[in-house]
Amino acid sequence: MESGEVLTVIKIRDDFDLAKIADSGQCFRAAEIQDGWFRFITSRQAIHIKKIDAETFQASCSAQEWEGIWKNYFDLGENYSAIREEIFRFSEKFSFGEKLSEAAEVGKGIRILRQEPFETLISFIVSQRKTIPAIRKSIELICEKFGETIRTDFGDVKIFPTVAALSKATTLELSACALGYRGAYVRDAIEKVQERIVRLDDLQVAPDDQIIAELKFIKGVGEKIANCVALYAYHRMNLAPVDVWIQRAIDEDFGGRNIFAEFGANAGILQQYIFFNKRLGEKIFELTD
DNA sequence: CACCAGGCTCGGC
DNA sequence: GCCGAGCATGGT
Repeated sequence: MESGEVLTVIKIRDDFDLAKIADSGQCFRAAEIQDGWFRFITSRQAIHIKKIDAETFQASCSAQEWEGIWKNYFDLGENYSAIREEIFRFSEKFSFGEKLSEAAEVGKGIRILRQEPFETLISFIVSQRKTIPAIRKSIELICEKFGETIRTDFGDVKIFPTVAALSKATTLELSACALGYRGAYVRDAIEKVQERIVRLDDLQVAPDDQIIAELKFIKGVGEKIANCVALYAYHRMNLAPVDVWIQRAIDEDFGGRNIFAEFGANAGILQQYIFFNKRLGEKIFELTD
């Protein structure tokens, strides 16, 4: 970190855990850069943020940028502590309720970020049949090859490329991002967004089912990926993408019952807690096995 | 070094 | 409409 940069002290009283957010699987570029400093990137901005004490953080942005950009990005207008209380009450209805309350406790601090639609769309198309480290690698390659560089006090950062920049990518250049068969899907997404066959900005105010239906018009986008984009980019908190982990939880822990639709308005964060906890359980098992 | 990965498309019932 | 094979490549 160089001297003379802008650092702002932030107070956050609600659930907020940088490490869990960065490792939650909803974003693929966030990471701990050095000793407690986490970097997040959105649009043409990067933030470096570090926890100082229970409610205090330092951030590499002005107070105005925090208020105008990052508060919204981290969804700090929402009370996640209250949502977890809602989950604890909801869990009492089920014999397997302990599984739900445990997930809400272990996942405490995760937030549903408000990410950019185009980046989220491309990222989750790339995500299919890949491990999270492999997804991160592909997304980084896309940014390195086609994204603009911005300067920060923590060094230069590549931002996610614009639609225009990616539309100029050759098939060979795209395949060099370790996309495999998904290259054709990414290409189709770029084209349909560029040609405004799919209008990502208009979907911001569209009903849920229209978001899902329009996104599924893109090759390689099915029910799960469309739901991820709807939740992580359009903040449709009532939607819960069902991937292999969530399906496993439904089968193994919830007696085959999809409890997310029943939970309603905040099913998306419940899904995130369960995804995080289920994956964590698998990691511990691997270490102790 | 097999194995499987935040799924989806396509063809066959 | 449901079901299963096939998909390219990398991380473990």
